[in-house]
Amino acid sequence: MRILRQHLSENGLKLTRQRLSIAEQFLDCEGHLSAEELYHQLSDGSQRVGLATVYRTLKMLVDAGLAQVRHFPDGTARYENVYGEPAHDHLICVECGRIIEVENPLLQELYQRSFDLYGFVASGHRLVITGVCGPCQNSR
Amino acid sequence: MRILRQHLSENGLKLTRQRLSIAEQFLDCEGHLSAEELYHQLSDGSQRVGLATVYRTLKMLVDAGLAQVRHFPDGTARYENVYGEPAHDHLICVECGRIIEVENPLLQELYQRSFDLYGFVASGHRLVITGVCGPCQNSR
DNA sequence: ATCACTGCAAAGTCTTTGCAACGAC
DNA sequence: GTCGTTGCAAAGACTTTGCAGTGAT
Repeated sequence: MRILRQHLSENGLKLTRQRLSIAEQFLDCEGHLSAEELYHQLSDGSQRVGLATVYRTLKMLVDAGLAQVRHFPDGTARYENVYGEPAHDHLICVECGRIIEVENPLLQELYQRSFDLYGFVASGHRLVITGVCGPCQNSR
Repeated sequence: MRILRQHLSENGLKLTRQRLSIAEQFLDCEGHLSAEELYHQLSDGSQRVGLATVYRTLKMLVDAGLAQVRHFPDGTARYENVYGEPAHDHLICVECGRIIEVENPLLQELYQRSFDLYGFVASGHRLVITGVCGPCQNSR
């Protein structure tokens, strides 16, 4: 929230009712929200916002460094709250669609080390592992 | 090619001129092709095919295990020739858009080991690292 | 009062689908 | 001859944009 206000004032942007609603709802949620999902969550309340505004605000949250986009295999962009969250990877079960988040600091470190070879300086990564999750293994 | 024929006959599918053109062109190419790009490459030749057919055939190549889809940050699906290719990861430069492929068997192994903990059996993975590539570092 | 923001609807992408003609087996 | 395939154009999903009115500073 602090970061958001700072980003706004630094860029001559305004803190509107809509941006506040969207940011609050978004930052409250763990996990991966699509613009559409966020839009529906907000339409329940009295503070309705347009879908276009949700898209615009999410993009702004990315600029502010509070969110990250990720394009999932279903073709939709999903946004993830990134503030204070440790880096993590995703396991996606091809049977049930479940998304599991994994933290593995060791991997993070290896990434950077191996990519140094290419003179490449990493600023972020997205790792998606597809496979079959435990529960689905068992129910086979 | 062999695999393709086998996949076709196993599933009662037919080997058409179009499928042949698309598969040849696709398997010849290294890297990441979008349906649109493949379509344009093919439209140069005498063997024109419809864009819809390119989409349908690429999907079929995925089923046959010859291709992999990947959704890139630009929102398009890109297909990658996967036959006999070692597993590899991608570095994407946020400045110039360049895509660098990296092989790192050590990482591959670590993946599986760490995800075993979750009872998760991986069948594939997509790792995308974003950052700034060597040339772009230098030109700063 | 200014200038950014919003909502809506229209436009834009990328991809899929319906359908009649076509072609591989 | 059968039944999968093709090409086209229309439809669909997701996202962006134009614009006139609205609102934060």
